Amino acid sequence: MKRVTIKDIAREAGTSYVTVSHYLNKRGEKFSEETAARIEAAIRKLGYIPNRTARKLARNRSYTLGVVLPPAMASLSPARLLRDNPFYTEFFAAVQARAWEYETDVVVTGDVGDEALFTWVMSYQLDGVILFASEVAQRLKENGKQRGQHLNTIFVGLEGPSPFLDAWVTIDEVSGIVQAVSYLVSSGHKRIAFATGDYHTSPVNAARFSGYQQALASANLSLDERFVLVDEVSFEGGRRIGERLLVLMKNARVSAVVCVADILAAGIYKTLLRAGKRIPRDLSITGFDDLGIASLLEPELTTVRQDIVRRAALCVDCIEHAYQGKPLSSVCLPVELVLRRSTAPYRYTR
Amino acid sequence: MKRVTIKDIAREAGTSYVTVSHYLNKRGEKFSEETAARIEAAIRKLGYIPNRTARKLARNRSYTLGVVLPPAMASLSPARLLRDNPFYTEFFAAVQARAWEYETDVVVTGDVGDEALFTWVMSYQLDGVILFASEVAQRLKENGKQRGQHLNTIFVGLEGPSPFLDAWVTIDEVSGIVQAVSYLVSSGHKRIAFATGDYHTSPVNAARFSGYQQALASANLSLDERFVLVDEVSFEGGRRIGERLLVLMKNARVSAVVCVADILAAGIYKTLLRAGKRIPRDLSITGFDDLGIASLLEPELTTVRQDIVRRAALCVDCIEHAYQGKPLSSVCLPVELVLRRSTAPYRYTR
DNA sequence: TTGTATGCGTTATCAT
DNA sequence: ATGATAACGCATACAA
Repeated sequence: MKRVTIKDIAREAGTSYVTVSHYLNKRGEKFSEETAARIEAAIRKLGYIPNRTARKLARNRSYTLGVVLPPAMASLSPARLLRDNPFYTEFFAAVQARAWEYETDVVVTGDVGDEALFTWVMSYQLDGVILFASEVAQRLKENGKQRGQHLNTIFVGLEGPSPFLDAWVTIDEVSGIVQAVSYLVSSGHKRIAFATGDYHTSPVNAARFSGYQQALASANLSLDERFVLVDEVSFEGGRRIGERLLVLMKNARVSAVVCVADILAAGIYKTLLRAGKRIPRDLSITGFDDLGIASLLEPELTTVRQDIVRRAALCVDCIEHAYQGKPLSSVCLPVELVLRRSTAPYRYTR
Repeated sequence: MKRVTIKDIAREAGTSYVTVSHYLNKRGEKFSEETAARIEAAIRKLGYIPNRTARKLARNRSYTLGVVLPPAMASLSPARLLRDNPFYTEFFAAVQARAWEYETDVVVTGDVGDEALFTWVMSYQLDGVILFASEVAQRLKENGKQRGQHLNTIFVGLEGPSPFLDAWVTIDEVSGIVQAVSYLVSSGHKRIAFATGDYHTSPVNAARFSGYQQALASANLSLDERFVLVDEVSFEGGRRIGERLLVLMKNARVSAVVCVADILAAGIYKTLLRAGKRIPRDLSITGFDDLGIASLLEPELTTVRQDIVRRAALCVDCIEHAYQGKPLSSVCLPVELVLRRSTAPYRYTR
């Protein structure tokens, strides 16, 4: 009931509470053995624990960073996105882990609208915001500028350089898909489908689609628009794409599919396996992200691995650096194709 | 850069800043049209947004609740648990969602040791703590009592009534397993294995194990200790149990397995399918929780469904109720066996 | 209906 | 080396 504050410590130690504060923050260069000992004793005796809220207020720093999940097509709540797409789960968990090291809290939100988002950021006085959609970043930033609130926050998104991103931690999206497609091509596949989310609204998908096109081009394969399968990036979306693949496999002899997300591949697995198809015998499949589910699937999914933990950590680091006056260094992380058992050489007879 | 505070609003509206505060909190019963309008105008003009940190401090309430993940065997960090066991992910997401409605923040931690845990709780002045392990709850509570800090927090765990839990939101663990086992028995299975985590340290596992025993007993089946497969509750643990099952299927003609967690079932799937076995032809499998992965698996997993979203929401409600002076009502939620395709009638010839 | 004074727990400035 | 005073932004008795 009774909270123990620095004033209690001061009383117990017979000093001013300011001295206690100084001591706790190792401010005044030196303290007499005397007082240091007595303060220490008092702290232990009374069991003093600093109050984070008070500290935040006094330090004028929130020690809190925010994660803004992208505007999901189907689900409004961040909770659902977190549940439905493991990528965000893993990313969020990794952010949490890193933030913990800086004694920084993490709050999340989803697509709540520009106004609400701005309010959200300001009400927490966030040290930084991590977001996945550059348009959201842009509007947030502008919103701040308009109100004279130069958000001293660091935006980290999936985009490359742009005026409304203070820093970014991206991955080589294009290369990832190119690696996947090229690998399939080198395995003899010629009719390779592409499973993706909408690439008009999502620059990430656009980049990956571009990778698909580039890889085909450099292999002298022409792009067949029927092979570009667009749906929501979710398990259900994957299932639906699977249905369309079934048709393409039969009618157009498609022998492989490159997915922009593991969860999409999972949905495709479901449809195909239920239809009695075999992977990779009937269709080679590649994913993207290398989430936990990639290994869970049977056969394990060949996928483009990105280091989510590292990526999340770097995002948090950026925000921390900004507060330490260090320059922010944006990076583009490499990705790597992880060969597993969902892909096989093309066999004409099937 | 320049924060807008109620004082700015007051200056702009030509009132005392206290009046603004009153107005914002709808305290003073009525305000003159005059001032109300001017305050409103000022707020809109300056774009005032309340500072949560200051509010927390002044209100003497943290508007923050904590989730304490259980001491995981393998992983120290909460991040890993969140990643490795989807149950916690889904639960956490649901807690987040509900807390959002109360404008309450959520912080997480894992097994950091009693001392650190207590410090963690106090430093945030948590409104309530949700934990999964009753021993942890007990030690936390005692720790508080010793220091005269009667933690005015609500502990919600997986346990039933106990002196160190202010409230609990449990599920009918025993019934869940009984339903699963009974269903298998009624399908003709007689040699049913049980895949679980350690049931000496985890009361939840103990309860489920008890359900297994009860169901066998009421079916006049004797318990074969070889059929009780214990390992870490994770995908990897499941894989290892799968290896042992392979042997039991061959040597002891085990025809079904009941798992205490979906993730365990996932691991078993992996081992069996890679060994060329078919589910449910060669082995019927049931899970527990009905996580997203249950539907992802092929064939979809028959499992004991618990309403994680509701459960999480009730936990948050408990904490909120405590602060509203309402009595805390603990509940035991029902569970339900969801029949899918991972189970089939026992066939002697196989 | 509105305002004064005080407090929440901590940090920061500037003396001493 | 230590301390008095103010500040962080807001809320709440109590007065007026």
